[in-house]
Amino acid sequence: MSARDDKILAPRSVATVPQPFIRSRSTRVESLRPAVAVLSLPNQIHDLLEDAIIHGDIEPGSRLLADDIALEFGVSRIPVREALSSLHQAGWVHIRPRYGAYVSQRSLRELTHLFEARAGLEAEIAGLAASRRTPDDIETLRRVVKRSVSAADADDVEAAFHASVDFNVAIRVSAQNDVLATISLALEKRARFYFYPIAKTLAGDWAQRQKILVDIIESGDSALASECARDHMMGTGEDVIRLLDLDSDN
Amino acid sequence: MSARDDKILAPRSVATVPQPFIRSRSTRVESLRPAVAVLSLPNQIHDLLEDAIIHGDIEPGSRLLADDIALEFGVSRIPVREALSSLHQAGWVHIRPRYGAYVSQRSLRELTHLFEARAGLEAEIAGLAASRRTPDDIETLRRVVKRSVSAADADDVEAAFHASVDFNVAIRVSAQNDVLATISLALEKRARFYFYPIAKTLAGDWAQRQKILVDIIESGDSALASECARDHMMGTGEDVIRLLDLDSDN
DNA sequence: CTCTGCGATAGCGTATACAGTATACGAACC
DNA sequence: GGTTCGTATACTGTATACGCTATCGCAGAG
Repeated sequence: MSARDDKILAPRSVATVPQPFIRSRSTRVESLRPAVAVLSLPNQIHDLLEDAIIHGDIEPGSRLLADDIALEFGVSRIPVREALSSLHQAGWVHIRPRYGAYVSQRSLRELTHLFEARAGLEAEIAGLAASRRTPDDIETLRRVVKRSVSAADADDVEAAFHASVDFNVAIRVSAQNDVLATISLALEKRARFYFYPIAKTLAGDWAQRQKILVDIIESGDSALASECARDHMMGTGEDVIRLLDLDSDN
Repeated sequence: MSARDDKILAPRSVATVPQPFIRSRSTRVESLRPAVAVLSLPNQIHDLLEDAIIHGDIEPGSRLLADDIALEFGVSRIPVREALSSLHQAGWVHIRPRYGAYVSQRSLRELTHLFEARAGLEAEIAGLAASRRTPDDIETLRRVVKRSVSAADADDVEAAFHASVDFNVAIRVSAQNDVLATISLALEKRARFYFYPIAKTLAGDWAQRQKILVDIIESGDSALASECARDHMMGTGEDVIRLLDLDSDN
């Protein structure tokens, strides 16, 4: 495990306890975070590590030493432990008791399970959205789709990705179901871990699919919205599987 | 909040389960602990508290003082903190930073969201189960259904409940999807929190519904299995809503 | 009687300290 | 040379300690 020598995260120290916000370098998706006080030390560490894993700054399979991370952030091991524990619950790391935490590997198995689960969830969410959408919701959705379209036209992969994330958020809002929203968000984050290495090659006709789905949601046809969302998710999953080319044994 | 004075856990819980297992100071004899992971101190505390909440030994809305719990179990606050943190992530407690943890209340809102989410998940799981079931799976399912039937015949609510839990486990196994299984289990546990107060009045024709679903799964008709599972879940949700009669404002 | 401000206090959040165990590495043996 | 055993090391898991903050009670003003 020679990976231990390098710095795990970009040098960014927390000087003292009274939280000087440990700000993630990428303002990617986290922009729509509900403000301040939620950012406890363990939460900040969790988010930073999660982000670092998604973007490959931390290699899958590498060991996460609590001491090193604590040193890195200038805190003690206690908040780091809590962060590792919550990362474990979200599936980001695997913990071997009394030995340590490892970053979870990508696997064809998990990828398949992930997208099957998302297919079910997003279908449900889309169905609910279709039956509960308000004019405001539709307006928001259309605005996001417009962003998607122009991002696609400009071949701006990053912008397309952001728009897609925001699109999912908007649909969750329309569906008005907190439980589904929470789970869906968690799985979407995990899915990004799989998207990231192939982000540039994905692109696809997302904007088009999104537009169709919004039309259906506006029409109020729950069943059709479900089917459309499911197809979209399954299709995306198959794309990712094809592009990633993971070993089938793990 | 006068609940603070009493013991947090009912004597029954403390006396029976925890003490033999929870031993912080290691007592030399390490003979049989291969899978320590499941038995870690925070995990044990989590499970005990979760159980106590489900069964109403801890009142919803009551404050959980880390010190008291630590004292109760004879451990320090560190593992208790971790348990509270994971309980928070699973929705069992609400945490006010720098103040403390409260047991989450039942609410019509969450109940609705919960069963909508479960409807989507169980539909997906049933669909997968129908397309992946092995002869072994069917046999297991039929065995559980048989238990359900005899429990219903004997008017044994508790046994019927156990059988229902095992039935869900068996379907998850058939579906062969770890992500769905994990989420489904978590939501089922949370649902038990709503079931418990009305367990005796529920009963219903579960055994019959289970039998039908197994038949469909055996036939391999994914779509029908999904629909059946969804209907079953939505129906159950409506039963619970009707019987619990929660205030609609929270 | 109600409202506002201040001091006391309880309980959280984190740092530090220590005990115990899983692994690694080297020596002895087959 | 390969395998087994014993010791050293490194890291985890938990206890203890301490500062800090949110709340509560009380005093005084309106």
